[in-house]
Amino acid sequence: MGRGRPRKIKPEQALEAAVTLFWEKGFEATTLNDLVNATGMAKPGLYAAFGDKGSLYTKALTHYHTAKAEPVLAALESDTAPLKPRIKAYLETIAAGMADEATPQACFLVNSVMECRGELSPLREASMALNARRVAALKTGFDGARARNEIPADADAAALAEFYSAQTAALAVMGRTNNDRQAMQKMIEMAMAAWPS
Amino acid sequence: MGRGRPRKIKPEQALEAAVTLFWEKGFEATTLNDLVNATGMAKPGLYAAFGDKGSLYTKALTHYHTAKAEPVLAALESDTAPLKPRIKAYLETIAAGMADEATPQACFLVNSVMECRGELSPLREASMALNARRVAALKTGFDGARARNEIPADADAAALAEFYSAQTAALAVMGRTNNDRQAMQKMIEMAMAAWPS
DNA sequence: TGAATTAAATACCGAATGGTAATTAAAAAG
DNA sequence: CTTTTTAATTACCATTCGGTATTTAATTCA
Repeated sequence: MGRGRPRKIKPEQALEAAVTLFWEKGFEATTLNDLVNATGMAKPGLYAAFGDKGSLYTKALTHYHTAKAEPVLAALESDTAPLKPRIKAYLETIAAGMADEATPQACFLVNSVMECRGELSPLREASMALNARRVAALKTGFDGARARNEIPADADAAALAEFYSAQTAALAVMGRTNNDRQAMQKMIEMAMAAWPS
Repeated sequence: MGRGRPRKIKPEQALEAAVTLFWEKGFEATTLNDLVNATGMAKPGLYAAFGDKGSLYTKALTHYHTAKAEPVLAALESDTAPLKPRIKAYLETIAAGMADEATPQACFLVNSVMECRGELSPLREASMALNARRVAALKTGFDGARARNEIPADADAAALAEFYSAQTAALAVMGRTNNDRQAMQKMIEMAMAAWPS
């Protein structure tokens, strides 16, 4: 066991609280006091554990990604079951989370991409990298589907990946307007109609 | 002519500067000092002319909408030329603006929708209303297309409107990541592949 | 030439922000 | 016990925020 006074709050627990908060309110609108209240750690403790606000944000975003998004993306890459229903299920899962009142609105990553404007910040770089990761995972998935003859040999895997990645962004924006699960479902079915035959 | 000291800056000119600034940086990240520098009006002048920051934002957003978006939406509703190429051109125009370095990134309305979270604010209401207006215009367009037998009689005009409206949002998010005109073009062609036959 | 009217310019305000220094409390090691 | 190590707590700081009160400049009307 450690030497000094024991931590009241486990860092990972605090980080998860920070995820929820940043996800909900974004970077700028979340104040350090908000973080203190949500995590249970005092300000100096937050700094000792995670660095400044920007650093905490990127850590929160990365934590969210590795915990929630990455497993799904990895499955998209490795699974060899037919891709079309899996993509549809992927979009439906996102829509369901969007409509769920318990979890914060929209997608943390899309929120992040939309908020991190202007000059290149570490914040922005992290968002871009994670978004690129999603597109890459989808592309691998479509490459596999083509190898299994699920889509025509001349189908553009990169374009398909961009398109279906973009649909998640579109769902995130819908989640902030209507947040109508039925409308999202119809939208998903429209998106699936673009599947190459 | 008026009675007192003449204005140095025409209010509409100041409002357009505010549009650019809010579009670029968003609501929270734009400070009053930024607005003072961009508009040329001093702080008290801004207050006299537009009210507080939130009120100025909604005025800027509305101005943007009536000046830039509304004419296009009105054309979508009234024009009777085949809808499919017009929708495609609509998306391509948005993509072109996105990739254009001169204009701010993404779509002001989508930025606005994504930033205005949490409780119902006048800001949020305005964003929602304008977004609803876009969906409504698209729906009218699809209703017309169905009446002209451009799409099957059983096509769901509301779903189509939601879908193609969502594509503009997707493009806006893409504009913040890749901002690659070619990728956007491929994405648009994918979206057009969902057109009902 | 004044009085009246309107706007610009300056200076200022309280509150809140991100970030720290100094102090106190709780545990392990000697 | 005492020392050492680590973290919680408190109080604090400079800056910046949105928003105003006050003063000064420019114009029209009488």
